Amino acid sequence: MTRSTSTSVDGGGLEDASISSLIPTVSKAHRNLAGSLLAEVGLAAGQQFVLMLLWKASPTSQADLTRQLMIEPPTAAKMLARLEKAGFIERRRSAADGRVVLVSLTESGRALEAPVTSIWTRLEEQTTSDLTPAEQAQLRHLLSRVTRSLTADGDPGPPGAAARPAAR
Amino acid sequence: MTRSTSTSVDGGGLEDASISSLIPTVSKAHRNLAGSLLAEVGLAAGQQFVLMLLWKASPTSQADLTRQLMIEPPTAAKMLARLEKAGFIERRRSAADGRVVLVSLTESGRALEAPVTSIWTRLEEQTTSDLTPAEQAQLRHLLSRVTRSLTADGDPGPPGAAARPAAR
DNA sequence: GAATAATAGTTAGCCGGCTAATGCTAGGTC
DNA sequence: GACCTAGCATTAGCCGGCTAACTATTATTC
Repeated sequence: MTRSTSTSVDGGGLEDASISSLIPTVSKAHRNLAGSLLAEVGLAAGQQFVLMLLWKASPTSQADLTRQLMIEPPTAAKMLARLEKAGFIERRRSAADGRVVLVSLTESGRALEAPVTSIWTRLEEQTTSDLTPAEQAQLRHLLSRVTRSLTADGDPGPPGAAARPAAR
Repeated sequence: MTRSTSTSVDGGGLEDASISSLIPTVSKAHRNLAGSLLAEVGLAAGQQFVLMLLWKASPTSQADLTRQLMIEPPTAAKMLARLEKAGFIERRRSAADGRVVLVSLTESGRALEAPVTSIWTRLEEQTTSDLTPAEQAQLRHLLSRVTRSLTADGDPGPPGAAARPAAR
């Protein structure tokens, strides 16, 4: 019964895998657990983030949500369409600005706040169950720095290259 | 130009976000960078893992690949179908066992080893560019432990519960 | 005021991930 | 040999993520 079916592609251990292999692995595991917990209340794996933002500010424009979620507009549009179809949110065009769509919670959506908050706490607990508070802080710090390195698109400025305008 | 549009749902900082929020964030950033680098050779974001396994053992059964990649059979089937269509791999039924499909590299697939290895190295370098070697080892260790906590499905054994046989 | 630019959303289509349901092959058991 | 079980792979369909291309509205600029 070969234990631990090896990590993606590196050796078998897990410890000796590259960080580039560990990140997708831990992310998938985390997403799977989140998904199975959220299924209890009828949500799919990423939908809690939308609701969490709406619990803090109910009528929010779709563009604002898109920015805060750090996703692309089409991704947000599809997610919101599903959440609307599921009855957790409502969408209506703004009267003040005909371009913006305002997203607000329905009663069902509001009712999820307590259970989802509980699930989110449980998830965080299981995620960090093997870490001391100091290690958790360390991990947070390391992940933050890695995120910054990954989003600092490209080389940090080789003298001679005419500062590319950050794509797009 | 509002810097750092906030992390998913927690505060604005990044440092003070929950680990459950940081994991998806860092994973998305990592995947996006990987995808843009791999696009250079005509690969999509997860396909390098398949090829990496095949470079180590070219005719490999689909079931083996599925297990090593730690994904579900349908996911593997679709990925392999695309890789086959793209001309990087070939699939044929095993003569010895009519159930198994053997996956092998084509010349195009084999030709990707050098460039993808280079890309993979660059990706890892940018991922860890802000970390000392000690911090990298620390991060690897922490991520490994978190992965184990996340995959150790459910409670770690409340005395009295008759050790559930790992679900499914 | 008309032309242009910037913003906001949508649609189509692709990729990776999953579950549920189906089919097919190989191994056991009686 | 017939039956049942286990293992391998596929199809259909959903979810989150993306790019490219498009529409519609508001804001600028001349």
